[in-house]
Amino acid sequence: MISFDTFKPTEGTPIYQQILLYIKRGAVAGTIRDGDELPSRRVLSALLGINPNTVQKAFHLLEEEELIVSQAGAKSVMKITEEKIQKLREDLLREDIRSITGALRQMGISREEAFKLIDQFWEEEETES
Amino acid sequence: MISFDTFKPTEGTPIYQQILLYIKRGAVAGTIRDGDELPSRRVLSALLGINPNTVQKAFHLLEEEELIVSQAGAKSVMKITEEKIQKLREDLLREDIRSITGALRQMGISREEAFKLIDQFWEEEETES
DNA sequence: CCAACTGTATTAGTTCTATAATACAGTCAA
DNA sequence: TTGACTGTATTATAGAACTAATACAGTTGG
Repeated sequence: MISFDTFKPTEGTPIYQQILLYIKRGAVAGTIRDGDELPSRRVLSALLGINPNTVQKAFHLLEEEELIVSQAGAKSVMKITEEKIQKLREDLLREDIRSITGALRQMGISREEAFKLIDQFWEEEETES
Repeated sequence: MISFDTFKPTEGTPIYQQILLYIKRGAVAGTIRDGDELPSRRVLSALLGINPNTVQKAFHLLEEEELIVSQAGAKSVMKITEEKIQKLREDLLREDIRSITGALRQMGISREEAFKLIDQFWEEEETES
């Protein structure tokens, strides 16, 4: 059963999109594997304190992307191949890295300065967990 | 007159927020300075192909943050001190860096791997401009 | 001066996000 | 078998983001 213990929604972006990202990043990291069961829509919505329809929207999109399989009555299950994981990895990384480099360059930050800042935050987050 | 030549809106985030960020990042970079005139609401909306009210929303927020001054009949003007720029710089960088490090760590990317990826994209964007 | 530009305000309608309340049918374990 | 859980579907409501059309008042340059 996939755990949502480390899922912490942020304001500003749709929750259903954040659920999508959480699953995809977990798959890329290897903490979510092929065959893993997802919590039911009702259970997860109660756990996160959101509406069941919001969870349904996220799961429905996962199904459209063929990352999970669902059938009425049974729990949804992850269905991911190595190939899909590689594609996810490339897509997610490209988008993330492109956005940060764009932002930093717009602010006139040098590459060296950027590395220094990232180093700082990386350690901060390591020590707080 | 502040130029919006390098402004390219992205799908997924509100346009008025992107205008806000564009101005703030320009101020941090030093390409937008105290006293600089902004294009009028009507002119900018026509230039970007969006509704005047959307531009008005962005400018209104800039006014609330006391980064610009406006008076009926005259063009809006940047009003930023060194102190405000420093605060902007810290706030924007913190948010940007935190989001990227969070995303990469969720995907199990190492710091070294992250640096390598950023290096790649940095050069890509330099060569394309 | 005055016409053309400026900022500001209001009202209306569409799409998207999220909530809310149900309802129905399939699965599965006791 | 059967009852509790599953996925799925429908309808309604509310707020935010964005578009659209319009109006009014202040400024500024020719």
